[in-house]
Amino acid sequence: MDLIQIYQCLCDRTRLRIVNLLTHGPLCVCHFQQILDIPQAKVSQHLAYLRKHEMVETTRKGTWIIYSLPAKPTPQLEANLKCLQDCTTSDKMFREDLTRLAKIQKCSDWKEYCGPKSCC
Amino acid sequence: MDLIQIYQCLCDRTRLRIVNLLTHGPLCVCHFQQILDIPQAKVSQHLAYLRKHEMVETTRKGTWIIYSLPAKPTPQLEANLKCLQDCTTSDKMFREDLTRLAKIQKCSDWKEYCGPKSCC
DNA sequence: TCCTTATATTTGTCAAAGTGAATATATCTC
DNA sequence: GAGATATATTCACTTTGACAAATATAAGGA
Repeated sequence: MDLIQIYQCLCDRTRLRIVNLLTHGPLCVCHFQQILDIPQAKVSQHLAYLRKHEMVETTRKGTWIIYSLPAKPTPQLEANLKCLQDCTTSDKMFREDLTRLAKIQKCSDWKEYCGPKSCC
Repeated sequence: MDLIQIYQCLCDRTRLRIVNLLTHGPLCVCHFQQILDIPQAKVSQHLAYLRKHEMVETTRKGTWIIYSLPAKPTPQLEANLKCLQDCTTSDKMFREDLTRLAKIQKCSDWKEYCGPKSCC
């Protein structure tokens, strides 16, 4: 994953919000839907883009698919993710996303990632 | 200039090379042409894109137009430019661009930015 | 004023990307 | 096996962006 690919992944509003959320830990698709409040297909398409460009990794857990940032990021990616975290703290939209994330994480079955009929 | 605009400016190879060069100081159009070895129109178009997105500023000096990074960058831009500099040092293409830049800067009338019939 | 040089803009074309709607796939539960 | 749920993919459409070729503008010098 080279530098240009990193910037390409981050140059869309929806993807930037997704990656910002992921810097705080893995998430499944339903969480993105909830937090970003956008159609399922759109979330899925952008996640596909990120996957194709090696910005995210996935694991399956039953019906749910968990997305996370690369376990072994390149130095360039690591540097940019750190920079991103610094930059988003001063932005209202990103802060609000993280607030919504925190609210969901308080949910009792959070560790299960949306168990059946869960709070999600 | 918000975060997304920054990434949009950096997500094209040519623009990334231009910005990388500019982190080492102002340059005029003819230098980009020389160093990047691409058509004049292409350079000009990408510079126009960067100008439109407030990534660069210009001053005129006779026939030459000098491009530079914003004198008063936002914290987000500043952070990303620093990150960019870190990331490009490990990349062959960017290093070669800087080598070519250094060669041009050794030119006797460098301080004049391409005087008439100059080495450029 | 005419010519030259440096730079910018316009135009047409093509590929990539963003999006909503619809459909497909995969897993779980009954 | 038949729903139900979570997620992915396809399709059609529109927008944006990259590029080359041609043309335009602006400043300097003869």
